[in-house]
Amino acid sequence: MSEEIKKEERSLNFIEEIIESDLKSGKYKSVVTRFPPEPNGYLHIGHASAICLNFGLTQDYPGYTNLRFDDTNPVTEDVEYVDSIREDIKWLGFEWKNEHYASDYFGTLYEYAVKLIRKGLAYVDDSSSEEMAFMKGTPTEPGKESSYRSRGIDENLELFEKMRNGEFPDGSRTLRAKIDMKHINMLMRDPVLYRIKHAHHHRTGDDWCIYPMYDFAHGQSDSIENVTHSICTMEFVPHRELYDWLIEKLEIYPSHQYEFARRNINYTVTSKRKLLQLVNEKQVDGWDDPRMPTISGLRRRGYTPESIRDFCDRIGVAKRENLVDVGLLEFCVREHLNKVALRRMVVFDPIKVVITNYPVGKDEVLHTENNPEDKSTGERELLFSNELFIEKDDFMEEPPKKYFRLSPGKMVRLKGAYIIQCDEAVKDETGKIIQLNCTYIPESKSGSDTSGIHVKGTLHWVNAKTAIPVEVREYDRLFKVEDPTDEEGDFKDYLNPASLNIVNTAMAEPELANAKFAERYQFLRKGYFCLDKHTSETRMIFNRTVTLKDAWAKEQKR
RNA sequence: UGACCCAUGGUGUAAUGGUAGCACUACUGAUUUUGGUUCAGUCAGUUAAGGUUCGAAUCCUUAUGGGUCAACCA
Repeated sequence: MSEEIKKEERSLNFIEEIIESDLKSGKYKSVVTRFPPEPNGYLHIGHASAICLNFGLTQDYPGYTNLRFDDTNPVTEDVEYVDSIREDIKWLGFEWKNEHYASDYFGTLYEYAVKLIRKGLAYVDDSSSEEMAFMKGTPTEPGKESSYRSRGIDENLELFEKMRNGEFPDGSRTLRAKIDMKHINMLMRDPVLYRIKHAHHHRTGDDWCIYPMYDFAHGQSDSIENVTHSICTMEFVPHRELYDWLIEKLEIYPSHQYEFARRNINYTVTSKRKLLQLVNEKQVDGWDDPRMPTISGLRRRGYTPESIRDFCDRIGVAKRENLVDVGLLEFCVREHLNKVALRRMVVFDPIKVVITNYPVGKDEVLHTENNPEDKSTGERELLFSNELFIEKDDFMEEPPKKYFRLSPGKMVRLKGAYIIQCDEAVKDETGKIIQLNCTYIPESKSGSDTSGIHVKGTLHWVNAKTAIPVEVREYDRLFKVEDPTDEEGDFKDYLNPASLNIVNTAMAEPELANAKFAERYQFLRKGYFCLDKHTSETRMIFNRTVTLKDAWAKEQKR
């Protein structure tokens, strides 16, 4: 019975179905996938989907996954990106079997190109890129053949070798596949295979001055690595025909390409070009700015690998256009952090509370749980005395209906401590409330309450004497609109000017002085937080990962 | 005025010719020393029109809508 239920719960995505069918039919005994980033930017949440898919497949089925850097364009690529990509994948919790680089195959790829020339299936074209573009036709009009298309094999061989030897300047010639200039698929209209770029490559240095195009590197690398299922996004669907054609003509291992729809998330952008722009134009504090949808940004923000993997699982894999609600990502991280975050109290915007019936100078040690969801995390000490801070927002002189917090004559519990009653709001000469005079109920001590008093509100607080100042950074969505790329004008016009709010007035309970970078915290009633990398000896900075769900804020909006 | 891909609640995703389900969101209520958590419940969907069939979200046709393709980027 339980097995039956399990079977029902586990529904396969279309790629898993293909794999199960291939395994069942005996087409493959095991599967080989690869994650093929180009090292020209940092990985983002969209890549996380592809990573979880490719690596997840070989966790569920026999086989393995390679990491392969698609580094065929030296002018945009850099080792900085290689390093960050490796780090991000590891952090997400995945291990690759082999680490490869398309650039490792440059020699083989060159041989493949020669083979194609010998078969009369590739030629050197002296046309300029403008001429080529002009002769390529349009989606509705056929292209025209280049006059260089009929060059003899020997001449092509010789010219290609000269290209390789650096005898021609950038852009002067290309190697093209000889397919069909009238093909309905534009990619089959004699696609460029090699171009001349006298550029320094991050791995091969100055060994090469010709570099293969994506279409002449990706599928071939898949083939060299015996990748069985080469998974990419939908925009590569038209490339599949060329992918298959090249493998067939080269007579190499037949990898197969399968496409799924990239995952889009609202209120952000996931395009390396746009993210790079935000970084270069200093709209954000680098690739790992906590507002960025990059893996490193999410990490700095306090997201956990578990929550990101869970998110990827939940949104699934399909072929249709989509715009996933970022609220789901937030749900996933709240769910995980609720289980693991240590509870602490931090008052962001303090107002002083004086307990008038509590002895001046007396200190009392109280105990409260570190995490009610995980008793194994034990308890910590709180120091109670007559002067405390609470949140300004937690007091209202004239409260609206359903306000459970403090107001004149009303009682609330201070978390882990006593019930207090507000007797007087002390104001300065301008009428601003500067202090609350309260009395506490001695019998209401947390854990041994015999007062019989029931209060609806419980507030977080800190001891005025021992609290430590900390900086808190609150983040909101980076963009004001759901899909910035779908709006008129520049996407940057839709940046949310309030995406970062720095709180300089926060006072934290002293326990937080021991905060660790690896630890996650829930500031009671405020949200989940973690230490930011800019924290120094003299200043602790906390990033807000996500707020807590806030039923009261919702109530107020009505 | 081409080719290709796609179309299920607000969002994401299942149902593989046989009871349209799950999750998020929203909304009720219960519990609660976090207006958190937890628990119970409610609202809400097959783009349209034909056809095949005992039976269609599923197969066929057409329409509609969305996406992709004219980089010496990947």
